[in-house]
Amino acid sequence: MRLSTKGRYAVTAMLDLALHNQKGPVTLAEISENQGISLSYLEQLFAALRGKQLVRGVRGPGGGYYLGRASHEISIADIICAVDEWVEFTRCKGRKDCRNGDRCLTHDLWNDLSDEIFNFLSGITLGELVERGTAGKKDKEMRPDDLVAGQGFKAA
Amino acid sequence: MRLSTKGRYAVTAMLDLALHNQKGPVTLAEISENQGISLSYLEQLFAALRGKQLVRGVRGPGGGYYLGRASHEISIADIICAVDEWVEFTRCKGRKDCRNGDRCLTHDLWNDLSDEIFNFLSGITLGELVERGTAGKKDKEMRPDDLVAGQGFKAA
DNA sequence: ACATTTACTGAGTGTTTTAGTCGGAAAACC
DNA sequence: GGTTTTCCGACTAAAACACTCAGTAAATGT
Repeated sequence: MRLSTKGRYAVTAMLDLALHNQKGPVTLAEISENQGISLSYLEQLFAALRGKQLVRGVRGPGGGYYLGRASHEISIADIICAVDEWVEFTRCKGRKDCRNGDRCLTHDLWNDLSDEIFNFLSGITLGELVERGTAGKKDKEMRPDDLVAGQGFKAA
Repeated sequence: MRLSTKGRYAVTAMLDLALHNQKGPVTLAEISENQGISLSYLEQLFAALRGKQLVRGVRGPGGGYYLGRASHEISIADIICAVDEWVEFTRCKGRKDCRNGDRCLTHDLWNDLSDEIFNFLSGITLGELVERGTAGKKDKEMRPDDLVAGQGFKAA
């Protein structure tokens, strides 16, 4: 797993999209304006996201982007993997041709941890994040006025 | 939170150190050999780790590095934060001076997620990883011969 | 038919990060 | 004094990052 600023941009943009896409497609220009990300960079990110079917673009006036599937079916790991492609870290993955056993043990430990991080992020979906934010905001140091009043969001 | 290859190198090196440090200090040359990381790069990483008191170096022949505290007191998040310094992502952190409420909501959602990832990695210690690897290796697709036979590790 | 809007594509660019080399200095040991 | 090791700083090639620019393709409105 790999969590860089590139992945953050992608997750943030997808969150923005998930918050707004129930009222039709969202343009990259809007996301760019809302999140302070350059339009061209968003285009690159969304090219990768579209490649993994996480978003669907419609062209022409009134166009923009939809989520590729329901927000509850899109995990954070999906998004990060789409833009940040997965590179294996250890060269002796699975193989026992390491020089000594200790080295392989270290790598096994790393791989276990790596899997655990991945599974953790796979278990969090865009939909959950959005609900948690628009609903009760869990047990955070939340003041009620932190919630955006006004248009009530409906689950897609 | 930020998880780059640099952080992986640091975690891997610390795992190696945790596996070997009960029999005296471990030299960077050994870790370099075991893990295939260049000595000079390790020196840079360990300079950062030493700055955060995660390791303690002793000079001269027979010297090397010790863990700065017990392996159960060192979390993965500690290691990653030491080498990869934490940069805040959103510029409107906490402040309400965002242009519109939606933007702030998106950033709140990101910050929540970021905290969650951080807390997750804070909950995993080097000691736990080492025990899990040398003991039963949990419920993985583990064959018994994956364990390194021989010298029995004792918890520090 | 035409202009506009939007998604798409690709080339290019300055900056930062990565992962490393190199050369040396400071401490501990023989 | 010589060796071993940590420590320290400058330097570097290559990659990643974040962005600009210039365009093409499809959908819409007049």
